[in-house]
Amino acid sequence: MDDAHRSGCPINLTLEVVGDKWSLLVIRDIIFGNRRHFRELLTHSEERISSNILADRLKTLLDQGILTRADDPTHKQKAIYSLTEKGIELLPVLAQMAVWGLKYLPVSEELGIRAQLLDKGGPELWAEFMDELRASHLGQPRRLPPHPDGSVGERLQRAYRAVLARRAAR
Amino acid sequence: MDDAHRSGCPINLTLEVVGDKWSLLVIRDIIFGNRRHFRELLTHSEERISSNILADRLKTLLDQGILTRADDPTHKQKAIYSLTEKGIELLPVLAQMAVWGLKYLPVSEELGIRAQLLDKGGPELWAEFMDELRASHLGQPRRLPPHPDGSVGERLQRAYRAVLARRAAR
DNA sequence: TCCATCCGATTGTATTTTGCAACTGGTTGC
DNA sequence: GCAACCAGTTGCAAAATACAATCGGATGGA
Repeated sequence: MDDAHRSGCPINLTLEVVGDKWSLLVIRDIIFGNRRHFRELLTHSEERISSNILADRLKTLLDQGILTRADDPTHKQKAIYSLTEKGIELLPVLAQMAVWGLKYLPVSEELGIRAQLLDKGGPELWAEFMDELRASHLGQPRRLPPHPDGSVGERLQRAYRAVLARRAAR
Repeated sequence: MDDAHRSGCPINLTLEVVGDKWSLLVIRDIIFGNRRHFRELLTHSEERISSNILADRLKTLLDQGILTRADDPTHKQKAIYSLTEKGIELLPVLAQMAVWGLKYLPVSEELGIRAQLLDKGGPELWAEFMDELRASHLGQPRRLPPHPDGSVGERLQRAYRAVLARRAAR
């Protein structure tokens, strides 16, 4: 995987690593959905990833140093997947894709709300979110002060649920 | 193409449009390499795209409203491909991918220099570049004042050639 | 006028990647 | 003891990609 690159262009190299239809969705679910186990990624996937594809993508993301895998002490068969710093720093890429998709593609109301917040919050909000991810995935102490309204992850989740509730009420 | 989406998530929808190994490279060459014709995209491609793939990608990018195609008045067989606003706004996505690739992947010196400048310049530089692209692809008047050192496109190109010259001198 | 070269593709075929469903060996909690 | 859960694996079909050759027409120079 590390040899025989098509070119040394940073965009090309990035596409060689995450330029398929699934890798970034897996990372999205880990970041925004807080999925840490194989089953969670498999069954809570909006897009219904199949298990062989998921297994393959997790393997290459591990090989690439974007994720790490650890045993779950509560269950001998469970594995916990965590983001590395390299994985956490894919958040701006995902955020830009979300902003672009929100503007130009037929995004559903409930799934668009997060993109709206990411757009409105901009790079500062992304940095705050990455700070949280470093705490939850790498065990690093928080560098930024906690926000009075809760973590970015919580705020995004809350906004998502609020849209769902509003929709159900109609 | 517009129906049967896997989900209404903006990231997923974006990946459905440009989440393959070639589409963003074509857009990269149009933006950063100023390629406007089929042959230019085909033969100046670092990654040696094959002609059927290029033809297919150009077709879907046209269908998606990311590019437009016009006849070249200087040659009856030539076609000029131009970015739409939708296409121009993919620049931040490409820039973030370039920044990430530069930091974490084995980028070559000559091709990394542009990513360095995009990283250093940040969103303001990207906005300046997008302003230039709106002028050259959409015929819009420039909103931002011209930079004394030349356009962003020129500065990136100049930096690239400077690295090549420095390398050749060694 | 002839002819090499260029133009945006298309065609055919081989290889690789993806998608789907069923299944595996083992663990856990009731 | 047994159903549900765990992280995957296997086999096969379908689709995407890669590669090389080729197409009909346009152009520019001799």
